[in-house]
This record gives sequence, structure tokens and C-alpha cells, in this order.
Amino acid sequence: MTKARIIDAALETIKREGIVGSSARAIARTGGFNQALIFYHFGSVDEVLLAAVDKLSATRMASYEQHLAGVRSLPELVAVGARLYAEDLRDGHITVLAQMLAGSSSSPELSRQLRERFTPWIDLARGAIARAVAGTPFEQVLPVDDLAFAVTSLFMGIELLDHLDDDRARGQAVFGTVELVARLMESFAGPSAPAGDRQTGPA
Amino acid sequence: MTKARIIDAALETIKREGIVGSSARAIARTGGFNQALIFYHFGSVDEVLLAAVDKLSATRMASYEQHLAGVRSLPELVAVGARLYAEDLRDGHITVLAQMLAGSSSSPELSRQLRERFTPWIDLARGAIARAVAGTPFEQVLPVDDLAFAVTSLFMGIELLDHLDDDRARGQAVFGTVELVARLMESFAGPSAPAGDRQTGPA
Amino acid sequence: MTKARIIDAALETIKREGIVGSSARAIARTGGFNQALIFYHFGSVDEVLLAAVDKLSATRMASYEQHLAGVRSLPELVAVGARLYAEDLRDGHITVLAQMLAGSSSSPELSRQLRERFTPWIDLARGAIARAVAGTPFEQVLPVDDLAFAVTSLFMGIELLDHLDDDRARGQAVFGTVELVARLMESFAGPSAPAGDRQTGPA
Amino acid sequence: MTKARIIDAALETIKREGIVGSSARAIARTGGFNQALIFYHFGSVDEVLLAAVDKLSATRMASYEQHLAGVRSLPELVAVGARLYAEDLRDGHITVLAQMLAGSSSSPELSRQLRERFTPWIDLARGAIARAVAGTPFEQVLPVDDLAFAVTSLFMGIELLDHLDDDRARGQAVFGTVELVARLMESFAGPSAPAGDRQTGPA
DNA sequence: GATGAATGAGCATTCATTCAT
DNA sequence: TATGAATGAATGCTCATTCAT
Repeated sequence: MTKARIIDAALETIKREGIVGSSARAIARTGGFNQALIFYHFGSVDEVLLAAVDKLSATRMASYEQHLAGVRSLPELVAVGARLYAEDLRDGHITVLAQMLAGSSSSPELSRQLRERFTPWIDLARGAIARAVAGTPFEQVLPVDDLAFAVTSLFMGIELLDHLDDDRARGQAVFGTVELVARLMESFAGPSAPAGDRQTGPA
Repeated sequence: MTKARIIDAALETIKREGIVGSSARAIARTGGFNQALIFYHFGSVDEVLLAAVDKLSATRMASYEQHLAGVRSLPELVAVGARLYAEDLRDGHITVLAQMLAGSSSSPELSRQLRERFTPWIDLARGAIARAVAGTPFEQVLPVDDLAFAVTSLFMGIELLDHLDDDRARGQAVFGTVELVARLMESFAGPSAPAGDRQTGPA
Repeated sequence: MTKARIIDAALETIKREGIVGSSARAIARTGGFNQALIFYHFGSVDEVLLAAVDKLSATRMASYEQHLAGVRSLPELVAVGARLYAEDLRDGHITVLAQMLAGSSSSPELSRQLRERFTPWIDLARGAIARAVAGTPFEQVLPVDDLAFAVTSLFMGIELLDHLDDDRARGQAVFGTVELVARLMESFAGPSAPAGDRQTGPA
Repeated sequence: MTKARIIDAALETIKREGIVGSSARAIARTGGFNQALIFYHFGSVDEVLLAAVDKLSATRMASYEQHLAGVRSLPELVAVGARLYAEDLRDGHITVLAQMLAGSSSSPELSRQLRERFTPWIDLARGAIARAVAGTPFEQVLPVDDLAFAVTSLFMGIELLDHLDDDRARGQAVFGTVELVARLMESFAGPSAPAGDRQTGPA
């Protein structure tokens, strides 16, 4: 099936050239196929780009869900999240999302479509956070909604800034810190609750 | 002087259309002047965009420096930072930065130029954080570099996600949370050090 | 095939407007097609212009080779060359070459490409001259390389100057002179060698 | 006076960039002055270019007249002409003339103006040739008009072709040949008349 | 005399998209 | 399914020229 090849070419192009450089021609060039195919299969450039996000989301969402399901403490959540994110950062997945997000500024429709595709991710984050703080003192005080939004934002933002550097080392480094912060919070909260929770079994 | 008018039109255009929509013609349309003027005064579209970032940075940097100078505790830092950021978010300043960041993916040169313009901001954040944790137990454990990078990233990322919603309320809401987290950290750390520090502070 | 139509329009445009007036738009206007087609088929304006030279060269080279093949004396060479050149002058072929030559001054790459296309013409001239003087006293003394270069140059130069006049009569007139000079040379050289050669020649 | 500076910049620009690259901006850039000056002093780009030709002609014409005045034989004429031409070729003067000639194709008015400026050169050539062959057998048979036109053409054409090569050695080499041809003609014509003429000549 | 600013037309080239095959 | 051709609008940028100062 060629639809998949087109989507892969679109992903590759966004990673390498950014939204600004992701024209139909550029995508076709990347994939080595006729540019008219994009319109034949997807109708418009925006549609391929959205399809690319869909594919990305589907693949990665499964992985995140699987790895986050059994997480029952903040430090663990941070550790698992950091590892998954580091992968995505390395593989350019975050680039795709951040670039699409930025590009959506020029089109309300694209913005709408993208909102639909981001909601599940924020929900995923919310669920994971909720499970991680369940039974801890944080549960009462942390606004999980906002945290989920903030974390997702942080992931997008790191990508943007990280792209400025050639080596792209700072993005990865941040997670050492994040993990540290989580550990600090936990230590302050006392070792009792979260640790105990975690032992009583995951999902 | 018309150079300023062009820069303002560029800022306005990025805010409304994003980088993708910020062509020379679009900027000229926004400002109601001849598009050739952009090239007469700046030589290229990228140059105006960078000049726009320069103006933005100059204006806002002064404000941030002034307000952050006397901050000596984390909660205070978060409060002040949140207020300043909320302003910038509302006024579209963050949109400009995030969009430029995203757009720089397609041009190494633009990327380089932008890196130069972001460094001072990360430095500013680093300084503020360093001063806020000075004399507290955090001072020993917090990697200030990474935190500064993370906070700047967070600011950029919130903008991206916030743009998905028409009301753009979530971005503002996040800071309630951030402030809360900071307060939590402080309370866990014990009331002694930071509070004492703050009282001896100059602000 | 439309590529040929574009090339023809390019030739026509150079003849009428010169290099300076041979923009993509002008060529498209001449041919009555969309200017984007030029870039679709050739990638750049320079590429069409070179393709035009290629077509011209291919067509005319064949004719020259055929008519010059059997020439075995200088006066005959001059006569045949003058006739062929007069044709090309009248049909604007020389205009195209001279204009391209002049236009190549602004681009080293164009210059290089054009050099490749002129070499065969100079070679052709050299071969013809060499055959024409073979067996005559001139053979020993005439630097055939330089003569070939000079003759080709003369052809280009006549075109340039001839274009100044509306009637363009002087260019044609020159060849009466050239023929005369050749005849003079031959008469001075004595009737023996060349005449004998000519009788055994194939043409 | 700045008019002269503008003219010099125009000459320099044509030599380096050719007609195609000789815009008002390019000329101003070469000379380091404001491009509006061109229009202030000359009214249009074409006018500066013509003024440049005028200056060139005036300077060189004087030199040619002086050196050709006493020439009384063909070989001598060729020798002197070749030396003068070689100078002009080296200094880019011929480039200017050939480029203007080529550029005039796009404008009848420019063509007309240029014709006026070329006529004296052809006249000069005619006079020189007439004097060189006076009293020789050639006098009766050579069509001096055509020869003058041909020689001028040859000079322009050599420039065009010579520009294709980086070293530009072939143009200079040609004159060895031309001189040789002249010598040949003379030797065939018999040593009496021209040689005797030359000795009585003034130069 | 000279200049900085301005303009509208033009430049080469790329865009998303359509369509006949 | 797929493609080569085609198009009209857009891109960044340069053009010759004008004009107020």
C-alpha cells in the first residue's frame, strides 16, 4: 500500500525540514514518488500531515499506555516518562508534533484537527499522573489537569529549544533534573505512602 | 522611522498567522505598506523576523530583569514569573518566540541566529533560579542549568498547546499549578531557610 | 511534446528580444503558454536557453558537416561557409549564439555550459580548414587552430555589428569580400596544388 | 565631479558582470555611491551605459588614431592593430563594447545610439586599411568598406568567444595568425611596393 | 548636488491543486 | 492506481525610476 509510504515520507520530511519545508513536492521528493499521489490519496497536504500525526500517535500511544499502566509513584512515572520521551525525542517524533502544532497557527481547521489528536495525549498524561499520586498526600493538592497540560507542554517546548543546538544534548539532560525533582518531592513527602502503594501491585 | 513600522507589522503577522503565514507580502499587508520596503530596509524576510525578535527581547528582557532582580525565594519567583509570562502569553510575545523557534527548523542559519537570541533568556532564567534557591537546601541539589532550560522550554511549549484552544484558558491556568508546586516544595523543605532568606532580601 | 514548443519559444524570444529580454515570462508570452511550464520541464531559465542552443547546434551542425565534408579548397570552403552562414544569419541562428555568449558573462556556470557547446563548432571549423588547405603550400604555415577560432569569432562578431543596422545588409556583404580574399590567396599561391586537389575531391 | 565616478563604475560593472548584471544598483554598488545618483546625473541606466561607451571611445579612439596614422603597409597595420587590440582586450574595453552591442538587441533606441558610436570606429578601420593598401596591388581589389566592417566584427567576436575560457589565451593567440596571414599576402604580392612604401612612411 | 525612502512592475522559482490519460 | 502535464497564485527578491528633503 502506497498510502503508508506517503505517510512515512511526510514524517521524514517534517523531521528534516520542519513544517515550513514540508510541501507536497518536498514530501514526494523524500519518498521518491509522484507528488500528485499525495492529492490522489489524501486530497490535500494538510491531510497527509494529519495522517502522519495519526500514525505517530497510534504507534506511540500504545507504547506509552503499556509502559505507564503499572506506574504507581511519581518518581517511577518520571523515570518511565523520561525514558519514553527521550526515545521520541531522539527519533524525531516530538519534532513532528511540535512542528505540526506550530504550523497549525495559520489555519483554524488544522488547529481543530490537531486539537482532537492532542486530547488523547493529555488524557494519557492525566491518567498516569492521577495513578502516580493516588494514595499520596499529593492527591488532594495537585491539580492533575493542569499538570497533564504542563507536562505535555514541557515535552513540546523542550523539542523546540533543543533544536537550536546541533548536538541536541540539553533536552536529554533535562530529564535528569526532572527525575531529581520528583525524587525530592517524594523524599519530602515521606517514604511511607508512595512506596507502600507501589508494592501493592500495578495495573 | 518606518523600520519600526515594518517590525511591528512583522510581529503582528506572526502573532496572527504564524511563521507559515508570515511572508513578505503578508507582513506588508498587515502594515499597509509596499512589500519591497521590507527588502529595502532589511534585505530579507528572515532579517525582519529576527529584528522583530530583537525588539521583543529588548523590551521584555528589561521588564523581566527589573522584576526578577529582587526575588529571593522559589514561590516568589514562580509568582513573579507566572505573572510576567501570563502577560507575554496574552500579548502574543510568546507566540512570536515559539513560532520563530519552530520556523528555524528549516534553516540552519536562522537557527543559529535564534540561538544567539535565546541564550540571554535562558541565562536570565538561570540567574533568577539561582538567586531564588540561594541559601536553601535546594541550592545544593538543583541543577540550575537544566532547570533554566526546562522553564524556558515549558514557556514555549505552553504557548504551542494553548494555541489549540480558542479561549486559550489552559495556559493561564497552569500557573496556578506551578505556583502550588513551588509552595509545596517550600513547605516540605521547612519554613526556616527560605523564609529567613527572604526577609533579609533586598526586594 | 511541449518541451519542443518551449524551446522554440525560447529561440524566437532570444532572436527578437536578445538575452536581456529573454525572461521566463517573455518566453512564455512568445509561446503562448504558462510560464511555470518552463520550470516544470527545464528547472530554470538558463536550462531552456541551453536546450535551445542544443537544438540549434544539433540541427545546424548536421547541415554544416554535410556541406563541408567534400570541400577541398579554400575558395570553395569560403563559398560554402559563406552560404551556410548567410542562411544562419538570416534565420537568427547566429543571433541566438552571440546573445547566449554575451549573456554568459554574468554566470560562470552558464559560461562553462556554453563552452562545451561551442567546442564542437570550433572543431568543425578546424576540420574544414585543415581539409581545405591539405596539400597546398598553406598547409605548412597556417595555424589551423587559431584560424578556426578566428573564423568562429568573426561569425559571432558580424552578428553583433550587423544587428545595429535595420536592413542588416552589411553582414551579408562581408562575405563577398571574404570570398574575394580567399580567391586572391589562391591565385597568389599558384593554380597547381589546390586546383588539382579540388578535381579529385568528392563534392 | 561625480559623473566621471559613475561612468567608471559603469565600465567596471560591465566588465565584471556583463550587460545582464549591469543594473543601476550593481553599478552603484561597484562605485560605492547612491543608486539615485545615476538617475540624477544621467536620467536612466541606458544613458550611463552610453556615456561609458562615449568615454571609452574618446580615450581609445585618440590612441588608435595616433598609432595608425603613419601606417602604410598591411603587415604593419596588422601588427599595430593587434597590439592595440590586445591591450583593449586585456583591459576589458572590448568587453564593454561587445556587451553593449549584445544588450542593444532589446531596445531599438539603444541600438540606434550605439550605431552612432560604432560608426567612427568602422570609419577609423576603413581609413587605416585604405592607407595600408594604398599603392599596392590590393588597392584595386580589396573592398575596404567590407574589410573595415569585418575587422571590427572580428574584434567583437573574439571578445565573445575568448570570454568562455578562464585563461583567455586564445584571443591573444589569434593575432599571431592574423599577422602571419598579412605577411603571406604581402609576400605573394611581391616585395616591391609595400616594403618600399613602408620605408618612406612617417611612423 | 546628493540621499534615503518609496513604489509598482518585473524577476526566477515554488506552491497546492487539477486533470487527462 | 498512478503519473506527467498543466495552471494560477504565491513565494522571496530586484528592477528602474521618482520624489521629498
